[in-house]
Amino acid sequence: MKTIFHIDMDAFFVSVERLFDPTLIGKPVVVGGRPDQRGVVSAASYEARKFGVHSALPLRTAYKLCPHATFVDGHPHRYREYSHKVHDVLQEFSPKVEMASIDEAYIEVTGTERLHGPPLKAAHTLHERIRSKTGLANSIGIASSRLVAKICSDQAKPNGVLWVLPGQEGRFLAPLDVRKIPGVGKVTEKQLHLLGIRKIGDLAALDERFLEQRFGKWGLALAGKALGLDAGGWFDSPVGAHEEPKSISHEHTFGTDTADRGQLHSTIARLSEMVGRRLREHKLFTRTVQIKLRYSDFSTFTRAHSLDQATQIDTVLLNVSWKLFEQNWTGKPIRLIGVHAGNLEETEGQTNLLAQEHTDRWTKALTTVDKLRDKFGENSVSLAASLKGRFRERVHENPVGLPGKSKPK
DNA sequence: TCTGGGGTCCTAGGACCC
DNA sequence: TCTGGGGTCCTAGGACCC
Repeated sequence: MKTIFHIDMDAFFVSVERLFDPTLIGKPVVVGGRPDQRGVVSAASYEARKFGVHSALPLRTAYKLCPHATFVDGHPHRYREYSHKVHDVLQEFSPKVEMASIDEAYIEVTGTERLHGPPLKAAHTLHERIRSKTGLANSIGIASSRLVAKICSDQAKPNGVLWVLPGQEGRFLAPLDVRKIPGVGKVTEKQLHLLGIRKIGDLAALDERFLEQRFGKWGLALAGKALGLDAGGWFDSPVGAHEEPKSISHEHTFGTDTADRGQLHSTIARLSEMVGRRLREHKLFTRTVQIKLRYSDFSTFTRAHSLDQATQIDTVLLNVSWKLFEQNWTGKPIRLIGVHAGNLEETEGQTNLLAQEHTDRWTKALTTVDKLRDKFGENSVSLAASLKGRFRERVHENPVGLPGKSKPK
């Protein structure tokens, strides 16, 4: 029998902002941007939640619900920094740690009783240690599976610790809404409601063959989850098995929709650079480049192209992205544009000598650029965008291939 | 309600191969 | 020419999570 903790930070972004600006304490706070901006709420303080404000709500709507809230811009670097601090505390507590997102983690503490005492005592120690070392409130769920631990920490909020004893999983889950199961969203919830299933207990009472017939593979996993099991996919994997990312992407929503080619091109160039940089950071190469377009009416399209040769070079990403864009853009104003790298590999694969030489030259230059950006800031160097003037010829002579013969500056 | 940005996983059709 | 059955890769879209 395993013992797993799920640690979830309470109103994480808001709590971090309050460390930097204590005047925000005790007030309704909305993190995400100015209320007149395009965007959604990233996090809302408990005081703001009382007015119906919650994450993913459009900022304008949040403002209507709670005009007296303080609206602040998010600071991703601060959140990453504090996420690392939390990680360090957890690491010290147990070697089997896995950050599930920026503000939540699983740790396995099976067999640490001699060190930390029984589960509930251990969790309280950890709970207090996180608070004292980071200044942040958190909640901890304790259970025999990741699934129940996660649902448990949610029930423990705010600032609580809750333990579901082994064997009591079904009883704990039964009265909860099906929506509490991670993976059951709006759509699945509605489908389940149509079948008269509202509580997890209703789900547990069903024949799993019925669910499989109705929902396929997902139905089978659902049947297991209703019983508190880590059924299917990611939940099933051991805590702490580090995994490389499967895709890297960046996207941008314009303040105002645009049909300006120059603006669209420089945005795609910037996004390509950001994706390329992250690929190099992870020492990964992409074989499939995808763009995403969203028009004013919110209709959204993706178009992908797979390369013969995996890459991590900004200009290759840009060439492919821009070509996909030109082939698919209707000419109507664009709301959002994105660049996505999938099919990630650890090597670039087979190359011929000549191509290899070009690639090496670019990689070397870009590594230097990455270092400059580390030192002088993200906007200090822009390689792809600076090629804008020469870009048209480049596309014709070398549609989706490697960089041209000229040396990068 | 006027809807961000970064991800994961699943489905489904068509190409292509044996 | 009426026409099988897998397996795998590619592409597009969608549900869902934080």
